Amino acid sequence: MKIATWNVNSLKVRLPHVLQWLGENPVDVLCIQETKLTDDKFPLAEIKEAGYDAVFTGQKTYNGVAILSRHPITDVVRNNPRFADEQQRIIAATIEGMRIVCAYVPNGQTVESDKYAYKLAWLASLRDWLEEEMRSHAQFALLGDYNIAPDDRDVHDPVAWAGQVLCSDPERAALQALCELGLCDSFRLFEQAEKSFSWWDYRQLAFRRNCGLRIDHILLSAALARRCTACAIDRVPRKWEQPSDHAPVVATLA
DNA sequence: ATGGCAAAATGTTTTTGA
Repeated sequence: MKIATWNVNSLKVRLPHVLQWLGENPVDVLCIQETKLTDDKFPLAEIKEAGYDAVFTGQKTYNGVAILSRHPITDVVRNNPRFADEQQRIIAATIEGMRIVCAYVPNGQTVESDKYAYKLAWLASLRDWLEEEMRSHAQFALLGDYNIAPDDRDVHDPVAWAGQVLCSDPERAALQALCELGLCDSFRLFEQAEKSFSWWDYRQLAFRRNCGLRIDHILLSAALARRCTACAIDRVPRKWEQPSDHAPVVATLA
């Protein structure tokens, strides 16, 4: 069983990338962020053709999330019921006995901005909701674009990024609060190469220079962590023509 | 000098992302 997450930065533009990647990496579940598509525009037929069902919730221009699965999808919940929000950033579903939550955490823009305050409030409410959800779902996974680099080793230039959005202490504390619910960062269950990142700026040849951040994560409950045998970032599609700025992250479960 | 690149709507320019 493989579960994955990928911020595609427009599913309209990136549908060929997603279909090619799934062809080469037939994961069981793929959580997608930043579809930037209203639900009437979601390419369900093409995805079904590739052997996947999908559930999704989107909006025009911004945000939008989806879960693709080779297995039946049940008990779909869109958004955090505790957090009234126009922005479509969360979709949850049960697949093969696992509760899967796909999240696109707000970016925050800068630590001074209202968007940063929104990000922290959004994360606090997510934590409260998941605390309740995890009581009834032992096999629990939170996958997505967290827009948080958990540690300095997840940052290409920790000095330049110190205190900045995506790396600030309050954001890292909010991520830690999620972990304290009993979730662990599947990537760090295993030995990994230094300077492993999941996002690289489009500018300044950042990918070629490996100037990136690790901000896309798969957090697993103890029951799923026990089943996890690998977690890896797939840099290959970041090298393709017209790529997303994010790379997929894949966790393997026994 | 706070730039660059990419996507999408607000569209030959602006807003946002990370």
